[in-house]
Amino acid sequence: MSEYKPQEIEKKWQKVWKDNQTFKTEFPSKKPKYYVLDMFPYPSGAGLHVGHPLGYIATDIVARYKRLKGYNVLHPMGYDSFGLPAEQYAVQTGQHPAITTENNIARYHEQLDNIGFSYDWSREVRTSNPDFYKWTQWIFVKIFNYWYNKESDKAEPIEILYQKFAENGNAKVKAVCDEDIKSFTAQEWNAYSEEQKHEISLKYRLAYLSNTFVNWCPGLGTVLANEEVKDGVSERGGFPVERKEMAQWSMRITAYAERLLSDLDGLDWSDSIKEQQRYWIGKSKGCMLTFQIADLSSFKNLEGLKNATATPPSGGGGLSVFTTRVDTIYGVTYLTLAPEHELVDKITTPEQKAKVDAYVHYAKNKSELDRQADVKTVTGEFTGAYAINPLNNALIPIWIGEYVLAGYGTGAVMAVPSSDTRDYAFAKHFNLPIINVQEGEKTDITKEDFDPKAGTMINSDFLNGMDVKSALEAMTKRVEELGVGYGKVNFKIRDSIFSRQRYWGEPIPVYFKNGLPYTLDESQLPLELPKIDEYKPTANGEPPLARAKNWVASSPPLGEGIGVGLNSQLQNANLPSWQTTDAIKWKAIKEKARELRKNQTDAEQTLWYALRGEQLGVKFRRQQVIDVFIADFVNLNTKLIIEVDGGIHLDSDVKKYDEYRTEVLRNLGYTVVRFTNEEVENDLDSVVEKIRSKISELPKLNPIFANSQKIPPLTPPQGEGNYPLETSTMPGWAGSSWYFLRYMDAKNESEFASKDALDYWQDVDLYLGGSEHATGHLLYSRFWHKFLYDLGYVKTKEYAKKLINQGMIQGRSNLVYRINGENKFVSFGLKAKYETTEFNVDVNIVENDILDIEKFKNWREDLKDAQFILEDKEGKALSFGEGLGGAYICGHQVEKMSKSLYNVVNPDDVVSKYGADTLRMYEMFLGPLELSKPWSTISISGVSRFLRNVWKMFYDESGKLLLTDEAPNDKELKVLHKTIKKVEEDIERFSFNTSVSTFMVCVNELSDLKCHKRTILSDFLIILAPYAPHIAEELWEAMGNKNGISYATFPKYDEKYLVESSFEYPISINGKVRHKMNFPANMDLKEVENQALASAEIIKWLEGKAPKKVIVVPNKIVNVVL
RNA sequence: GCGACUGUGGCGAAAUUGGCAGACGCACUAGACUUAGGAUCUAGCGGGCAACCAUGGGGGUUCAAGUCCCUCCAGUCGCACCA
Repeated sequence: MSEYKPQEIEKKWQKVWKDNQTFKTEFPSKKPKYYVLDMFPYPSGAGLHVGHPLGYIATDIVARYKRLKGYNVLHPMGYDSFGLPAEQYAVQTGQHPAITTENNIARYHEQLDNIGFSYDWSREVRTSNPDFYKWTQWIFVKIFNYWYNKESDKAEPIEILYQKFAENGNAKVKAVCDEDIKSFTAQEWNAYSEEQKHEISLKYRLAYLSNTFVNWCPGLGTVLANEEVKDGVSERGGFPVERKEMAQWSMRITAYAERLLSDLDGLDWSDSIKEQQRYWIGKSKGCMLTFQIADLSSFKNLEGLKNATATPPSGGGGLSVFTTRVDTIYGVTYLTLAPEHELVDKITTPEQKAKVDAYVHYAKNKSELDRQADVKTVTGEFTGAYAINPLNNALIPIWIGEYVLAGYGTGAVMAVPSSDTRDYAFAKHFNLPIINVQEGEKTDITKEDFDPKAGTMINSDFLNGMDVKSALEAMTKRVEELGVGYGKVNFKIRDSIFSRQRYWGEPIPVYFKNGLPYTLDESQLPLELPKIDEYKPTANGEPPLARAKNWVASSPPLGEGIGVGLNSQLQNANLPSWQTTDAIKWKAIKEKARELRKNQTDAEQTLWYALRGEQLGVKFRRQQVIDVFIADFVNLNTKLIIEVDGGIHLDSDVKKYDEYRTEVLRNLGYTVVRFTNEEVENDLDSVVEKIRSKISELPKLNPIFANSQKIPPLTPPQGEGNYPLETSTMPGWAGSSWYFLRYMDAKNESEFASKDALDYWQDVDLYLGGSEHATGHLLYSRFWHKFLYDLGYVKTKEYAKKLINQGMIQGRSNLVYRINGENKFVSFGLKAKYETTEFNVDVNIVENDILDIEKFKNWREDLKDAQFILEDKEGKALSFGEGLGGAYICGHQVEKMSKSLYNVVNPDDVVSKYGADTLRMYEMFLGPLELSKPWSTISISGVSRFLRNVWKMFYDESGKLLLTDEAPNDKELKVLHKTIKKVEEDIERFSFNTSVSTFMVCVNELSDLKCHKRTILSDFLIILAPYAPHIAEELWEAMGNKNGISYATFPKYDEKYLVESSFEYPISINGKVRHKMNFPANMDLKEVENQALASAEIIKWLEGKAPKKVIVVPNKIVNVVL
């Protein structure tokens, strides 16, 4: 081939890779693993622009590089395919969001394929596929059935909580739970009905339903999470958001606040993201204080209250306040409550009631937007009530003010106007007293340099003279001794709202019985999205799912039953009936089965290896729960159960139990075959033969049961009514909170991922995506991962070791200037002479800032008859058509790449013009990955030229291969090895732009050396392959290699080729380079100094004086100080 | 207001540990080859005639600063009454 034709070779190699499954990940594998992941894309209707693939190219380079380095690489891609845009489209047009989503994905996929990514597409996942969201729902069920034990500091099964309640009541239980918990004893608990117990447990579960103030967005018809609201409007769509109280599902992420915070330290993530998360979690150490409300009946004259003291009433009650500055307690001159605070009504005096009511009304009706926009104006009202300072019994007035947030701390603050700027502003505004409690530099709150933690304490009794830190410690100790407060850590992070009143999301697998929520059984998952006729909320405001017919749980699983435990089953010949069982206990059985699966006997292990992987033509599961029993091995489509018994089964009671169990299972339609351990271990062949013949005898059921996750409900639903299902769906972040685990074992039908896969892949080595997910996806996914860690499913506390946030590629817009009042456009250089209005013009009809006037005229109807004032090279005006030298020069500016600004560049266009390899290298060449930078199509020619130069090292103009078998010389080896070294270092530190430069330098140098030597070029191609895989494959094949370059080994650079025998020292005088001298690299430093000083040039600079000092840095520089 | 990041030619940038500032590429200029040039090749290309001056401004540490410290300015992003 004489010419480099990227379009031809790229299609060719993309097909080869696909046909040969070149990038299919090995599993199992003996190689070390490397997991490189891109953030989950939402397939939007607009398709990709050149900014999107930036990160994908970077990760693809790393993936290809790591493969060449001998790693087993997991490099998957999939789609976060639930989401609002497809649903908004559905609401407007009635088209099912699945169709929209499917179309968008097809387009995305095609665009991605064009760029030659090395994804293992066999692992593609989509969050909206039932076989994916089955597991999202499964995790939800787990979260619902766990609580957070603060003592063990992890999530534990709700059964353990039940047990604790049954033993000791709830007083001693240290759980993360709702605030409004009533205490009960073990006796009381045990007397509660199952339903009452369940109701109480809801306050402890990690997923719970509660009435909370939420961000309600009428425009979208749904609630939004805090991070989905920006500046009082929805992040998507920009609709106004209001506060509304609704019953909502929430996730107790607050239970994980401390761990989410402290584990950040070990992560190799950008400081910016870690800081944002720290801030969002918002840990503050402080003190919880109780202020008693003063009984004012003994005071006749309210004026006398100033500087008065009172004895606090005994007993409980009072007002709780959280403060981080308990050391300033002697400076408290008033308390402020949030207008929503529950005590406001109770303490407000009759005289103040009207004013307070008016203020509360005002504050409540203020929208989020107004409240956020106006934080400067001080507002508030006096309640008429007084509290008592617990340290000195001083009476202090209680105010309400909107600057106090109901949701943070206790919704009340102790105001210290001398140490807190907000309190100061409030005190100044309402003329409240101020007591200074700190003195020294920077303690004056009215000054610019005020530092709240500066100085030493004054007016503070025993704290006087201490610095802030010691005062804090001392006072915390004192309030604890006095029993008026205690040290407490507070977090800003709130539990996250988990329900969305939308259609296009995972249904929450919950049904309601007597108004209480229960999760569906795992065997009933996935709970698939129902078909509905319209995607809007119903007329009475219910979510779209309320439109679905029969949206009920058809088999409310496992109602009230008799207590059964595995041990009691073995010990007690009085055996359970199979039709009912206890839901909670049933869960325990599943847990038990899981445990057994991990601790197989030798015989079980031996038989499992013989049965697994459909070796007998059908699929076996092991330790499978069938009703209340655990079957050793079961094939579901022949309903064949195989039991392997050890010695224990010879015991007569156990035998009796076995017989009973066989009977029950037979009633359920199962056939049970038994073998002893000895039979399996000594004569496996005949055991297998017996199983084989049994299978052939048995009728096969619907194959769907054999292969799919859709195991029919194991407990018959007879006799129970239909229970309504939850109508809200999960938020967008549900699926993306765990998808990275699914890639490890994407096709698994019996688990979200197998233990083997999870153990091998562990975590993501490199995660790449935008920083906009800092407090959303990146926090929630860490939370879910930690939950799964607590349950023992994953081994790592964090799922992404290294995170890089790629910068945005900005658009480079072109502008044209229309003379006001005319349909005439003036070129950029001449526009100053006219009054003009600028317009964005489509960058695709502009090249190198020169407008294609014919295309412009056809661009829009109103431009058909447009006229132009052009400029020539000297900036002289020319009319269109007059002469040839004139052109319309457009202005330009860098802004967001967006359709509305006509500056979108589609990667498909770039690929069809220059090729995918050029696009890949150019995107990397633009600059450091993390930085934002503008796209410039014109500059791409440099990279395109570079690839043609690569081609020219292999072929001459007539298409003849230039390769020679000559041995390389030192110069060529040096060029090659320094390139290998640099490229390797660059990839390891994710500096892709510099390695593109390095390749260019390498090709320039090899071309100068006229090098066409096979050994050199062969290694060069391998190191180039991660960046420009198509051309590398093509030339690799041209060299006569049979195996693809993807299977090659990355060359090892050898230091010996890089050693220089001499070094050209810059000789500087006072730090400025004046001369250069070549010396042997190993020359004695003193000798270097002497020779440098003896050189004519330097003698000239010395002007006869002796230098003050001479610094010689070996093989770096010589500096002569005069 | 708080926090993080960034600031180097006309443009994208490089300089990894303090050691020759501007590698590599674009654009531009001149020339060659051409019917032609949006192809290719050759050369030049921070400013200044020069001494010199230049890494957002100012100051400091150092033999030596784009790099370290202080301070100010600008831009981008995030958060924003968090007690």
